[in-house]
Amino acid sequence: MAVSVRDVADDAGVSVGTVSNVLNRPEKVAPETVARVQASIERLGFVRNDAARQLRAGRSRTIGLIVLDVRNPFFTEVARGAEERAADHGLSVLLANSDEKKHREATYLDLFEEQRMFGVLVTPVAENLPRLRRMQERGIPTVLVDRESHDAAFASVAVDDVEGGRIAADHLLSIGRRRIAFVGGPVSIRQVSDRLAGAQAAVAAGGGQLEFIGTNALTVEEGRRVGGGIRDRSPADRPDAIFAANDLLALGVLQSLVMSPSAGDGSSTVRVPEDIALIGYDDIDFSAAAVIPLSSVRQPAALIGSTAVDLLLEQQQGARPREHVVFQPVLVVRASTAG
Amino acid sequence: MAVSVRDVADDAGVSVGTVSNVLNRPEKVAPETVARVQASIERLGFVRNDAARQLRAGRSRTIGLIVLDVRNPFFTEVARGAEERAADHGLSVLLANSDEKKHREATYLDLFEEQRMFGVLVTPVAENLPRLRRMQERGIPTVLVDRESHDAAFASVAVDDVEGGRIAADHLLSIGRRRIAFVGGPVSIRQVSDRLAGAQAAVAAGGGQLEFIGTNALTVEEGRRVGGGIRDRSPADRPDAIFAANDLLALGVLQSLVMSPSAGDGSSTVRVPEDIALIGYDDIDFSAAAVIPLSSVRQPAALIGSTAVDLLLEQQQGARPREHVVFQPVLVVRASTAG
DNA sequence: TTGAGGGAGTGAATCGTTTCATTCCCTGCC
DNA sequence: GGCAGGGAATGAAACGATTCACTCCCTCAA
Repeated sequence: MAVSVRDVADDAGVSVGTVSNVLNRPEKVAPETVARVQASIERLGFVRNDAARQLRAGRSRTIGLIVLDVRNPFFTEVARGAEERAADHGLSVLLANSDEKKHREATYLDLFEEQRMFGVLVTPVAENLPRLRRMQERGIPTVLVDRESHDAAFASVAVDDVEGGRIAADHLLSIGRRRIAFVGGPVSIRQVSDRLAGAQAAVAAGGGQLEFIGTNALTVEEGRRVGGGIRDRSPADRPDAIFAANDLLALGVLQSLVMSPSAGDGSSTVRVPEDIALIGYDDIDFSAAAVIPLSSVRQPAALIGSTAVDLLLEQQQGARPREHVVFQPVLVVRASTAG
Repeated sequence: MAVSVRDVADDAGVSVGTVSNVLNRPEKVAPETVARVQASIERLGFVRNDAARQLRAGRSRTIGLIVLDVRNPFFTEVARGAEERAADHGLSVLLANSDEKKHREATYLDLFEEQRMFGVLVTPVAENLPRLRRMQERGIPTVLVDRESHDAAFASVAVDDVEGGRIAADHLLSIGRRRIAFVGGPVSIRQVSDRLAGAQAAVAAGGGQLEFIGTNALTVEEGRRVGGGIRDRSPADRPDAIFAANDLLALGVLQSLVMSPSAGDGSSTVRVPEDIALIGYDDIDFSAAAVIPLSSVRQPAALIGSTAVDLLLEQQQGARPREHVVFQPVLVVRASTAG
C-alpha cells in the first residue's frame, strides 16, 4: 500500500539517495535522471512520509497555535494573520482550542511537544509559565500571544490591555457616566484583569464608581446571563454604563438588555445608550452590525498573529534577545455610547 | 538535548523494550520497575517523539479538518463538535482554512497526505473529487462535510441544502413577498448552488420571481458590497425580500441596507423588514443579536462535526459500506422577516 | 600518457520508537 | 530433584527519508 523511496528507486533504476536528491536538490542530478525518477514517482503515486522525514530532521515544519476560544472572531483573525506569514516561509499552522481550560491547554502543549513542533504560539489560560518554560528548555521556541510578558524567557506580542481598559472607561466617563459596571471573567485570564485594572484606574481618577460583575467565560451566553441580571434590577440599582471585557460578552449583554422581553413583561427593557451605555473590546466584525452598533476597543488581530510568527522565526534562528512587541489599542465609537 | 528511550533505559538500568512497555502497557511490567522507569522519565524530562512513533505505526493520531472559512462561526462550531468526539477516542483535530481557494485546499490535502493523517474531514471548495479519491486510495479515510455525496466512494454528512433553500424561500413567499433576490456565490460551492436551486423551485411553484445576485465569497464584506448596490437602486427596482446564502452575507447586507447613511444622504435607507425582508442561513450566534434580529435556517453544526468523526472511525475500522448522513434544516423566524 | 578535477550516482548509517521472538529465572508440582 | 509453566525483561529488526563519505567515469591540461 505505502510506496516508499525504495520502490521509486527500484522502478527508476537508481539508488534511494538519488531519489532523495531529486526530491530535495534536483539541480544536483542529471536532467534526464530527474525526468525518469519523476515519472516513476508519478506512476507509483509516491507521497513523502513526513514522519520519517521529521524523524531525521529532528523537527517539524508545523507551528502550533493555542487560542482561548476558536469561536471568538478575534482569535480566528489572529490565526489567519499567523497562517499567512507562516505560509510565506513554507510552514503550516495548527489551530488548537483550549476553551479557556487549563487541562486542555496542557493536553495540547504535550501533543505539540511530542510532535517536536517548529514552534508554539500560545494565548495562555492562566499562570502556567513553568510548563511553558519547560517547552523552551526542550528546544521548542514559544511566543506568548495577546499577553505581555515581563518574563525575560519569553518573546511576546500583545496589546496594552491596561491602556485599553483605561481608554474604554475614560470614554464612558467623558460622556457623563459615573456608575460603571465592568463585566468579565475569570480574572485569572490576564486580558481580563488588565482591562479591569485600566478601567479601575480611570474610574478612580475620574470620580466615578466601578462595580465588578464576574463571568465564567468570555462568551455570548455568559453575556446574556449577566445582562439578564442587570435588566432585572430596579432602575435605580442599574449602572449607567457597562464595559464588557470583550465583544462577545458585550453582544450578549446587549441582547438581554434591549431585546428579550422578559416573559410577558416588555416594560423591563433597557434603552442603550440612553439608560445604559455599553462598550466592548476587540472590535470584531459583528459589533458594527449589532442591534445597537457597538462601541469597542480595536486590536490589530491579524498583525498580532503575523508578528508572533516573525518572533518565532527570529528565535528559531539566532539566540537573539527575546523581544516584546506591544501594540496600542484604538477606541472605536458607535451608537452604543453615543451621547 | 533530545532525551530518548535509550537514555531513559540506561538511566533506569533496563532495556529500551521495557521502557516502551512502561509507556504503552504498564500492566506487563513489574510495579517496582514501572516506578523506577517513571522516575527516570521524570528526572530526564523525557518526551515521546511522535514522529518516530508514527513512523513505526504507519499512521498518525490526528484528524485533519479543512473548512471553507475559519471566520465563519458555523465552521468553528463544526470544528468544536469534531474535536470533542475525537478527544473521546484519543485523537486530535487539526483545523485548516482553505478560504474557499482551491489551491489552498490542495496544499492542505498534500500536507495531510504526507503526514499520513488518521483521517481527513473536508468541506470541499469545488468539484475536486479526483484529488479526494486519490486520498482514499492511499488509505486515508475521507469524509465530506456539509456536502451530500452521491458518490459511493465517500462517506458524507450534510444538511439538505436544497430543502433549506426551499424552506427559506417558502417563508418569504408566505409573508407575501414576490420579488425575491438570492445573494450568494460563487456557485461552484455546492452549498450555494443547492440553496439557490431550492429557492428557485419554491419561487417557481409559489408564483414569484427570483433575481440572482452573485458574490465572490461568503463574507460580511461581500454582503456589505452587494447590500450597498441594492440600497442605491431606485425603490421600484429593489426586491421586496432577500435570501442570503449564509448569515455572514446577510449581516453584511443588513448593515448596508439599514445602517450606513450613504454619505450625506440618510434618506436612502431601507427599512427591514417593511421594505425588504431578509433571511440568512446557518443561524450563527450573532444573528440573533443583529440590528434587526435575523431570520435564518439553522443547521446542527456541532452534530455535523461529531458525526463526521463517527463516520471516519467506522470507515477506519471495517470496510463498512459508506454512509451518507443527511440532517434536516430548521427555519428560525425573527424580526427581519416579521410581517 | 598521466593525473587532477569534478559531475553523477551510490548505499550504509542514522533518527527514536515499537514489536516480538527469545532468554532468564522463579515457583510449584510430581 | 527435575521439569513444566509462566511472569519479566531483553535486544535486534523494522518503519522510511536523508545524509555523506565514497566510487566511478569522463574530460582536459600538462
